[in-house]
Amino acid sequence: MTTPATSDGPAPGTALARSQAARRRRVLDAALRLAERGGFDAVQMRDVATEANVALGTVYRYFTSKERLLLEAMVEEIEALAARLEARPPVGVTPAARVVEVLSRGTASLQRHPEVTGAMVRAFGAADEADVVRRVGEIMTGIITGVMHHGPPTPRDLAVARTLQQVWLSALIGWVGGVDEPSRVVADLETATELLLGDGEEPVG
Amino acid sequence: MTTPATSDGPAPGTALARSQAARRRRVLDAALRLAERGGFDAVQMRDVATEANVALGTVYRYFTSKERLLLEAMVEEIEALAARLEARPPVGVTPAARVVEVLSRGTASLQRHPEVTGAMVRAFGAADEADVVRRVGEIMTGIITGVMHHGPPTPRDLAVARTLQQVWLSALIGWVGGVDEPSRVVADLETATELLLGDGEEPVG
DNA sequence: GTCGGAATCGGAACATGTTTCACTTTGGCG
DNA sequence: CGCCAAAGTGAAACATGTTCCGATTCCGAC
Repeated sequence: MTTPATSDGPAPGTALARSQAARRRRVLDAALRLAERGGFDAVQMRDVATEANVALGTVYRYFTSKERLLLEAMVEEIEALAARLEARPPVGVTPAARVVEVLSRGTASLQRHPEVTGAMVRAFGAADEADVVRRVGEIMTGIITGVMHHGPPTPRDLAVARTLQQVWLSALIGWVGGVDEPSRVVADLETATELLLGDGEEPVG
Repeated sequence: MTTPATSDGPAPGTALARSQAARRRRVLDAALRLAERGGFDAVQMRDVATEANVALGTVYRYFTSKERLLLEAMVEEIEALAARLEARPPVGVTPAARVVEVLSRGTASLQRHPEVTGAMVRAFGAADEADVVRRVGEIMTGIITGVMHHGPPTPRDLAVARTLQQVWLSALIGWVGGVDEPSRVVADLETATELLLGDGEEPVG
């Protein structure tokens, strides 16, 4: 155990830290580039290493498995997504409208790079990556709670948000697995939001 | 393309059909046996073949991939589950109570063999197995709609059931992935059911 | 500037899912 | 009964994730 795998790296700002951060970035970028066309299967660790100008062993020093690599990429992507959503908040007047808006925009963003999202979602089943998986879920949940009210979320808000996040994940799995149409993801989220936060519009049918 | 992979096999009842059904069963049983202790990783195709007294190529003739093998096993397990639930229906007086009961019993059943369930759930991310994955989802949804009312389910029932099924899947993934405690699965399902079918009991907190 | 240890490299080795192939067995059928 | 196409066998070959290891390079402390 030296630096990348565990936490406390070298003093931040040093040359070492910088070159390592750069390496890590190159690896992540290479993975994303490969995922972009070809999805999960196209992200082959040897290719990632080559594209990142790094030895295969180095890839594994930074990311303990292919799945972790993809999941960490997902954390980044979804954090960026959360930031964009925060920068340009939804405009709906009811919580339900805002939630739907934020989920739709998030989903649209993910669906813009289907192969990449597919690769990431496929990594979700991984064993031994609980921490990253948890982080992804938390960010997703945070995206939702963030737009429900002004103040801090109530317990009920948290429950609703968690439920929606679970629907989101399952719907994404259904989509990338080819079980459902892409549009089904947003449709499911609208339905669920309606059921959970019923905004007084017409009922389901 | 001969028999096992595609549908229309040999005339049912013939010796061929019987020996093939037996082989298929042996393979499934071998997979379950291996999954029982060791989960996904312990289900190694060579071992499955050996334990089933079958050549490796034969395993692949019946199941196009390891994931499909596990997913088909899951279909069986969950069909059996649905049958048991139907044989001894839930006794709750409200739809919400019955739904919670059925989901709890189903989850308990799955959690009784954690490694097996883990192996199956991990197979969910598979690509190119959309049909089996869809079937699993449908059965899960059917389990839920089956206990909501007497008559056929309304569109709203279907929407609620789908949502709950999605929560169920995500919660199972969280559990087998080590993200959440086992008890969290039922807890999430109770919360979601409460939110979706609010049975008039005290609210979430 | 030199030294020591950590990080990286290159590449082989290993593990396991999947495919292939030549050969043998089997079961339906004329 | 005897034929033959389909099914099954055994084993090797392949593809790719993961691990290992000796040689090399790099960084930071002195």
